[in-house]
Amino acid sequence: MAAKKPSIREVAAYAGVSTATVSNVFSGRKPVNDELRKSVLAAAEHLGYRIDRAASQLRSGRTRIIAVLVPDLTDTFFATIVSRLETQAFQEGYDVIVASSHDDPSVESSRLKALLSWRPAGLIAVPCSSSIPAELIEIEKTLPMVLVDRVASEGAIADTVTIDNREAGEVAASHLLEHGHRDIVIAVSDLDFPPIFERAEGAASLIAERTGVRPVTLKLGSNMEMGAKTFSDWMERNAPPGAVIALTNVTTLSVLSALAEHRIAIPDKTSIVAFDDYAWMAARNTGLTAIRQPVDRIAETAWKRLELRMDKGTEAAVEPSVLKASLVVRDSVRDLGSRKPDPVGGDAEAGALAGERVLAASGQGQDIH
Amino acid sequence: MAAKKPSIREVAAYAGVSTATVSNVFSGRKPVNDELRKSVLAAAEHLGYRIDRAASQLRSGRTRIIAVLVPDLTDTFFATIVSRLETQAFQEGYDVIVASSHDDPSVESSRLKALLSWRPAGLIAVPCSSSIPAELIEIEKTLPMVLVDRVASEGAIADTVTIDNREAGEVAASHLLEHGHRDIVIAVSDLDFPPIFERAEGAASLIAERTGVRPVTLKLGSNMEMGAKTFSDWMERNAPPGAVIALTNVTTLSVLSALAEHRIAIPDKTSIVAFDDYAWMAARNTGLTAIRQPVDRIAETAWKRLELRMDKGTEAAVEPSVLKASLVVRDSVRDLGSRKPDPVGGDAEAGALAGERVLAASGQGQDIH
DNA sequence: CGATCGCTGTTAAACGATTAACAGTTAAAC
DNA sequence: GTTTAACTGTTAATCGTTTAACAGCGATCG
Repeated sequence: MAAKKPSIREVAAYAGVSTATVSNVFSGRKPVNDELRKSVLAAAEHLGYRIDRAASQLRSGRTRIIAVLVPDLTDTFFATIVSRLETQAFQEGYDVIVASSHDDPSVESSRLKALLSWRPAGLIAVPCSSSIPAELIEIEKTLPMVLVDRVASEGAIADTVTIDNREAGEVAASHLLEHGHRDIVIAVSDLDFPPIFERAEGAASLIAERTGVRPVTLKLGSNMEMGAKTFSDWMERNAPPGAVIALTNVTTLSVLSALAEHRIAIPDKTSIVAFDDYAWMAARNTGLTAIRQPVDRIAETAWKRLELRMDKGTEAAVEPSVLKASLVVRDSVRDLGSRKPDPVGGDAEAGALAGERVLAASGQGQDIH
Repeated sequence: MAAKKPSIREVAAYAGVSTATVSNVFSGRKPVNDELRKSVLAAAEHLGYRIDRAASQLRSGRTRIIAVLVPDLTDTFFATIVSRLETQAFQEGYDVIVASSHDDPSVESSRLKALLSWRPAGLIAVPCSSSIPAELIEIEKTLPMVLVDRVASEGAIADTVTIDNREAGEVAASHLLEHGHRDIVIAVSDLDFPPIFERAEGAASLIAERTGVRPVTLKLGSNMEMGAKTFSDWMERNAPPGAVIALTNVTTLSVLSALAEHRIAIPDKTSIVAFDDYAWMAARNTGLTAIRQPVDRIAETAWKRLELRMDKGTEAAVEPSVLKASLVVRDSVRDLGSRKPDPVGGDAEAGALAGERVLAASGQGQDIH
């Protein structure tokens, strides 16, 4: 029955060649006569031989493992990234080992240690807070890695892939302002996350600039139920806002939930601009206007960058990739009389941003599952 | 400094002990004098030593890898399972390597091969179709494994974890029937998936039994947009149904999307019972009544079973675990005059089922993120 | 014609951990 | 006082690959 897993030696013996030849057949590092190759393949097939990655990796020092660390696999945003990475990696002959930090720095640290002991060929990580864990800094120069999403675009220690979060915040705010909204609340998860901070900053400062007052910012955390409670409580002490910008998919859920509980109609009573474009946002009667992050391109870019690093070594200068989000207009923003604001002239930079800001997209995203 | 990864030998030399002792310190297989242990730990710390899993695995034959295969990581249902498994596995000192088959049997097969070449300690798989891939059958007796969700509960080749899909379908149908609905459509993804088939069967046969006619079954596939199109087309040729049972989260989305497009009010015009309970279902004004699968318990049960197998070997008799889904009542089913139907007397089995069927749950699920 | 090269194949030494077998030391037992 | 047992530590073989070094053998070259 050949019950116990056969080794390369058995195959070699069965095919009447040396182990080196078998190895060459499978790795393709050296050419092998076609006849021999065939008999090796036949022998392998017959014995049910499969190469032992552990032995292979130990000897060669090379590894076909990509370590992926995310804060939470349950969040579709991260799950989608992992999914795309896994597909890409597999196509290039890598396997992916995942770990999730559950947004806890100490878990993150120990997961990282575990991942690193595989001596992976590369690492793609979404850190859980703004402070890069010590483990990463330590091995930064020896391991190809790229940091995604939850990173400050400034003093990065490695290649990064993010979206232009400040602009994304501005686009959301701008959309509301252009529809005549002034009473705007910004719902954030946690300002310690760099992308959230930047989105909030982008939105808040644009609103301040146009209206003269900084909007209220509500911290709802990363848990939907608790966020809904917080927002609900706030609405009981204050009037329901005319509009809210929800900077995260779970804050969006929190806000929606609280709004539903209070029977506040969208967009009649309060308008909403969501973040992260998911299928469920489009599927109901008043679809949600949202800022779509190009998840696929984020994953793709991260992979490309990692491949580059793995080829070229870790010496080359660190480079940040910044992608653009886009606005998907649906029905959740009420038009209070579209007084097109004067294009905030005078300031060249503002002009340029305003140009970028025309990011409206219409169709369904085929990239969103 | 200490650029190149140090081996156990360096640590041993630095601490002035043998490699065996270092190994014992880290594996804990044999006791080590406390003083020595400390100096070994210090040496390891100082040199930045981390055990090399490949070498460890090669030598010991044991491995701390759990292979996990799912059809699609992008689907929150599977992502949640993977996430829970990863957490559990990590707690027991295992690492998880994931692969997704993208619902394609040939991809599934090659991913499986890749996974197996790691010689994992265990495998948890959600097959993509009803036919178990040959790779699995082949290694069935040598590798602890458990099959989840997409498996027929009957002639399983390995331990399985599923929900009672037939009953789940019956509960959904029963809920509609009890609210006076007769014009019911069943929206399925793909009847080749055993759980879908069983849900459909459960619902359809109960409806047939109570109303005398078998309900229409619509196949919407696994892609939301295409499913929406299909359902939309169907509604143009027929009247919008009085109620629909959507047997999957993506069919739910398809149905909702088509309904929204046609501006059909829920539940005034058509009622809906969804499957899989996600946060977004509760967050809007008319929350969706849904059958909740106990995702967490599915994952937990799968893990427990796998642990058992890994301990006890693969000889013990195969055992299926069948969990119960529950009905979460919200606002998407209209009451057409609750004529409580006579408990379908005479049939003992039907009576028993009717008893089981009182599965209503009320609160939010804290297990749903 | 001898040297050189290209092409294929083999031999044998690693890779870094684990672990069976063994050995030294001290304490308890008889 | 010798035996036994309990601890704790070391030596060295070994896991299944990869790969540098080498070897055989036509063909090509000068």
